[in-house]
Amino acid sequence: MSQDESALKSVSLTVMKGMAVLAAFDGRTHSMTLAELARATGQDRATARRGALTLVQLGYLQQNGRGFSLTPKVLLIAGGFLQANRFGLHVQPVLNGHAETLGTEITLALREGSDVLLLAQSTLHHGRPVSFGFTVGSRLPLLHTSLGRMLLACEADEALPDLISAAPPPRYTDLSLASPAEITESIRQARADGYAMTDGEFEAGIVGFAVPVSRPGHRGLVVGANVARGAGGTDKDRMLQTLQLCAADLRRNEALEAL
Amino acid sequence: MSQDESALKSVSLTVMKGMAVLAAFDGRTHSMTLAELARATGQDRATARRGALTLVQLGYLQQNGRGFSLTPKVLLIAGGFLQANRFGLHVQPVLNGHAETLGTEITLALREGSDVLLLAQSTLHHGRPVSFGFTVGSRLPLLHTSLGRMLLACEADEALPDLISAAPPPRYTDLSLASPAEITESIRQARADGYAMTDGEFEAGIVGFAVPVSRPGHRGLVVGANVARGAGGTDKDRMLQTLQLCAADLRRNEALEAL
DNA sequence: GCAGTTTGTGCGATTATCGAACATAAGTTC
DNA sequence: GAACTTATGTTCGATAATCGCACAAACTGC
Repeated sequence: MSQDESALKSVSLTVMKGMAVLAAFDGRTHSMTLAELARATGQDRATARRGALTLVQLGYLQQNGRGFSLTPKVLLIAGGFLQANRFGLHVQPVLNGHAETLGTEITLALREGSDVLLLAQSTLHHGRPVSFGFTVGSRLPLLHTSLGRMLLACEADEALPDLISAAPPPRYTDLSLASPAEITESIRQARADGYAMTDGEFEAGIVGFAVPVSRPGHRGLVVGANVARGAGGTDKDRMLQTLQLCAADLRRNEALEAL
Repeated sequence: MSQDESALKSVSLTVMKGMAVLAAFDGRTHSMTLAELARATGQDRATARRGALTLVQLGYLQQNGRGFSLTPKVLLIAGGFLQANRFGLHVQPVLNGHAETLGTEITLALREGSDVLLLAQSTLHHGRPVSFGFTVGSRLPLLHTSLGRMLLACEADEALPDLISAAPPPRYTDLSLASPAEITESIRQARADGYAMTDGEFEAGIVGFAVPVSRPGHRGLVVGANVARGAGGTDKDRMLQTLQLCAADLRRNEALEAL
């Protein structure tokens, strides 16, 4: 029996079902009914209901009439990770410092499946927020964001076709690249340049930049920032330079060692 | 059959066990062995192992030799909550704005069981970090922090003795209040004053302030800030005023409606 | 009020889970 | 290196927990 087979034999199907219920609350809607939950998880209605009621009992979900929604207690799970890795001490101040230099928010992200996963973010107080209100734990599209493009550029060539087809490209704006060939070319370009830039592909009027945190032998990790097009002030070279300094500061950051 | 009994009958014991494994990774240690995990959860070793291997299979845990640790994927669970409630749009900018006024970081928190749970924290760059590196999802002590004291002041009188005894007071510094009577008195004082202040009780040399977000009929919610003692600059009245303005701005915040 | 949809519940078949016992591996001390 | 201790991996059968079906109750929209 190989290690994979042994691992599969030791997997608890019921725990998986419970986690699937929890993961179905992915932030797209405020709450879900049992029928929606059963559809989202593909589980029998009665099974999904039992999973949900268990999570209610544990305090991770609350029930309001027919709707179920996550409670703040789920933040503890993320806190377990963030605290164990000392993000608050070692990552957040780095992002905060460079974001102040740059005058716009900075985001640290990696690839999780077919999405960009936001690990940390420094947001500033300015009259007009640049982003959609993303937070730690937010998913962004892999294909049409600068973060995602840069993350794809960190992948091995042979992995790209599958990643690109697994993340079918809905077009967010008229400017979003449509064909896998175009996307592949822009990934190649990002790799050659050492940075990725997208212009209005995900959010109209928003220019995104991303650079890699160079860590050979580790999972791809990137930092990025956005500006509103035409905002002036911060030019491309200065932005890239600051992002690269930030990436350099994160290079041997102990909080990121385990990623 | 009452609603409680019906809920208990529909609870999945196996899902509970799997969640207990996940919750055992509470950030206190970087990783845990199976033996530690079995002890932490009180489960039979083989059961804890199956739970852990299931979570590894799902991507929420990783195994490194004998140690298991959380992966960044757990941030998605928190992201589900933060996104569903629009924290990034509606809460973060409020905290950041007032933190800029105040010149120190501001924290939003509520009570979760016997702990303070950090919901959000401003991300501005201040010259000197005041805190221990707390993050979203961090737990703080209920009894010896200004946040915790203010949260206790939001509780009904008859609930206080149980809450105080459930959170046995380790003393963090020489200045930490030791006896339940002293703690109760300071909670009473916080209630009368409309703010809580602690001086060196949790972190030596750190003065903490907290004020409630007034929301009758809702769970207690507080905002707080810390200063290093002797730092000058920011006086007490100005700090309290800013915290109170921040609390007022959060009073009818739609992101916090469901709490 | 009616039709359609959703939720709650009971029940028994059966499947998944459990933990004991044993084997193997790793770590510590001398 | 040997002996001891601790930890991990595996197998297996008893059985407890889970499952999903069917029905009842509740809700929603016209």
